[in-house]
Amino acid sequence: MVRTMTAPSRPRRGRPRSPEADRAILDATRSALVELGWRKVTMGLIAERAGVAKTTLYRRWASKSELVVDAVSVVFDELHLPDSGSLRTDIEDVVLAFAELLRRPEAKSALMAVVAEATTEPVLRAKIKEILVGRQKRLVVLGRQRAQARGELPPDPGGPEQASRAVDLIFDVIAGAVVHRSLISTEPIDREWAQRFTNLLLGGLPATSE
Amino acid sequence: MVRTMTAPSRPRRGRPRSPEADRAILDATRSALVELGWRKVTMGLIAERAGVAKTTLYRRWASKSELVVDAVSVVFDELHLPDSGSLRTDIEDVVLAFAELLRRPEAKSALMAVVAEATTEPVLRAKIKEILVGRQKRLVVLGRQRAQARGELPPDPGGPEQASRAVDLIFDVIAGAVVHRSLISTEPIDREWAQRFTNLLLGGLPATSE
DNA sequence: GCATTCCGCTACGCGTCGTAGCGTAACACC
DNA sequence: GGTGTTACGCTACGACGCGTAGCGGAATGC
Repeated sequence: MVRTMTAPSRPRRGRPRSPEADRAILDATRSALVELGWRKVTMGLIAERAGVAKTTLYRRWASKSELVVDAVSVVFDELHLPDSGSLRTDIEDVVLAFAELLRRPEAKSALMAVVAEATTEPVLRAKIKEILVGRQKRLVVLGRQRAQARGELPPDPGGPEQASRAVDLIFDVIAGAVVHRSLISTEPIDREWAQRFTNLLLGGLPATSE
Repeated sequence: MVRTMTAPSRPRRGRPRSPEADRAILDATRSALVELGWRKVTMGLIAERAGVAKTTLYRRWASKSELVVDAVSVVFDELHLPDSGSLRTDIEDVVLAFAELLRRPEAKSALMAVVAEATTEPVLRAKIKEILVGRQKRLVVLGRQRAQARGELPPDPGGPEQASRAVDLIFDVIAGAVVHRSLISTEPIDREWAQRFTNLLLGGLPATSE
């Protein structure tokens, strides 16, 4: 659990936490992940590179996993939805951008390792759901709204409940396909694949043969 | 690497490997994974439960990851494609069966942990690609053939090259969506979700609003 | 018999996580 | 400026896991 960020009101008395240490630790974590991957990154090494004591890490994060989630989350926030004017190219572009992000070792190995630990740790699960899932759904919401405004998609017939489930479904399909191809099938994602995927998503299975 | 199974010709001389030990080790690995998850399962514990020495494990598998891949692979082989007579229900059923499989802790945490390690270990990557990806694609191939025979899908226009890429795409979309929703979004997969997913897959994005 | 390979056992080196306890530094409050 | 409180760096440590080495003995093929 991140103590710094989950505590809304910082204690008033005593020496305050060093913001430089926060940044230095997160930066060191990211750069170490890029070079070494999840397994070979140790808390001791992060502390050394950040120029702080290892105990300072454990004063802020309860475990290596939770530190890594926070360090990786800012990488995922780099994802943006380009307003290309067409739903088709919007999807293609975001798929390519997401694939590009997953090529970076810091995102790749860290994401999988953290997800793995989350299968048995509820605290981590909640954190992932908030940071990696909830925060990225905005892309789907935004893309849908634009497409509906342009008349490319019909407006939502049901209430917001129905719309929310549609967003969830689309998110899992797009993110799932990209993650699965990148990290499990380990095949490259280029523009040609993105186009074929978008064809499938827009036209459905029977329309993909041409 | 699995030495037993990758060696096609066993050495003729000397004491042969005990098949009982093989089975006992794999069984112990699976049951330990169910109870404890990836992190808390140790090679020492597996050896103890299997009634063999820890060194015997290392004579067969080079690392914990590779042992776990083999132990989990048989679980994935349980997946079958029910011949329901309709592409729609074929997809729904296989989605539900796959989701059910991913509910089991042995598959869930072990799969993710192994994938995580595979991001930095080429040997593991090849193994996963063979066992978890290549072997399961048969379901897509079979389902497509049946649907084409029934006229639900058009026949392949391009050569086998094109058909193979179509299978890869569909596999990543289906498996990706199920894995993503199960393990990253951590939302339940019930028949209603499977139906909405199948709608999307068959009809495409514009057709999902009704 | 003999060579070969496997097995169980004990012990060990190595690295990592995460914690304890100390003296000291940086703040808030009066 | 003094005082209490909290963070920090440092050192050391316990616990535990992986993976290996080396032994005597057991099971096979020749």
